[in-house]
Amino acid sequence: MPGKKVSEKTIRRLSHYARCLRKAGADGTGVVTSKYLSERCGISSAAVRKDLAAFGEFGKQGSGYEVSDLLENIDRILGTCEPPQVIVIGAGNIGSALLESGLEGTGGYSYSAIFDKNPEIIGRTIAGVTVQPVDKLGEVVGEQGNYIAILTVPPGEGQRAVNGLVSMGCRAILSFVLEPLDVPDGVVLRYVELSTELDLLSHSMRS
Amino acid sequence: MPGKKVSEKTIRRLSHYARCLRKAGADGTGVVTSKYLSERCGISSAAVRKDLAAFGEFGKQGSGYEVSDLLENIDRILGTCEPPQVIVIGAGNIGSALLESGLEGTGGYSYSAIFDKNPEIIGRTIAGVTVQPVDKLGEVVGEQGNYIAILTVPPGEGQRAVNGLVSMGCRAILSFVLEPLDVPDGVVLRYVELSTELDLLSHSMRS
DNA sequence: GCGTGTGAACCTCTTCACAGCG
DNA sequence: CGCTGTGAAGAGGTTCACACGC
Repeated sequence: MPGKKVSEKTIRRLSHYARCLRKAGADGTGVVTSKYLSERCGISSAAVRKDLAAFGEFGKQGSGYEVSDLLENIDRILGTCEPPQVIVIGAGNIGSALLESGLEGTGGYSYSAIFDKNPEIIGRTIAGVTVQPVDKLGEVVGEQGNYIAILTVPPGEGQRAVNGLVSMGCRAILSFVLEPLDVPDGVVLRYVELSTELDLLSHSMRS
Repeated sequence: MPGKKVSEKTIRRLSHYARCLRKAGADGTGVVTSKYLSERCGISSAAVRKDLAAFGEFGKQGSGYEVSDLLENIDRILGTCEPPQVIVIGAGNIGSALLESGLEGTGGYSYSAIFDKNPEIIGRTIAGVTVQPVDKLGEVVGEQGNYIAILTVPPGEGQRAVNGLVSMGCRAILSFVLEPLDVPDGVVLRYVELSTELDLLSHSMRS
């Protein structure tokens, strides 16, 4: 389904709806309204309806949205019906901690591999996953590129790691590295910038 | 300086400018233009000028912005001229990894304490910082509330931890916990949601 | 009556283009 | 002449309010 022109903000909210729906489903709730979702996600109910209506007519007027049905649709939109594999590049502090923390509570993701270039670390097992050398990347994930790489390499090694990933066909990267990285068109790159989050909090404290 | 009505987006970009300026300063660059910042931060030069002009006239027409001068001003806006302390609540995988990774490359932040409720963990030293019991929070940080708390407690314990922090005067929280949390007015709460980032990447891969 | 889906109004943020200063 | 600062135009997203279907 190409050519959808929905904003990142909408997708971000869909992710929240999905999380909320999984919880509702686990609690035995069968049907929810836009107001239900709006209160739990901190969004106006009109926004919830707009977001959902952008992809089809999922609701039943007068009652609301069937939880399992809506969740299935959102999963299809996000691609989490068959979630991509998640691999970690860099088995340092953060990389190891991510694997040990797991991905419970997410849309079905799980870590399938972790890589490092340090010979002392290669071969260790972290949360049941063996650390592999980075040049084994191709063998492990294949070339279909249907996976997400989380980047947790040391400062200064980000771009080199990205280049390696891209050359192996990777198309989605989440970087914890505090450096601006370049990727070619067709590869999506996002950042988790602790530094910026702290700046935002620091600023808001003096307002 | 109260009552400034600037958007979160602007503040987020200021954080990027600051990082870019620190690097420029370290490289010996004395003056930069809005185009310089725009290229390195992936923003239009007009946006850069608008962002900066919102707080005063920092630039010199015909030449640009003096690096040290501009950085000083941004630091003052963000509050990073005297950065608040950063404490970590929860000495599990992520909390420990954050301390061990440190805060190099940020606007001068550093971790000043880490807390946990598990007696087996209390007393250990992580990156030179001793894990304290959570009820020692008041003694350690005082009651002025001028610090940022990073929340890395296990799922299900988020709200309890937040309540404790708030009751001790904490006014800024960055949560790694995948739960919606409630805070009273006057307390700022932000999330790092790995799950949502993965959803965004997953979605963009199928477009 | 209740709640969705949706055009219209509203608001915010971005981009454009240029005046003005060094 | 170069680059900042800024009104004006444009784009995008949110809220409002109501028609329609259950």
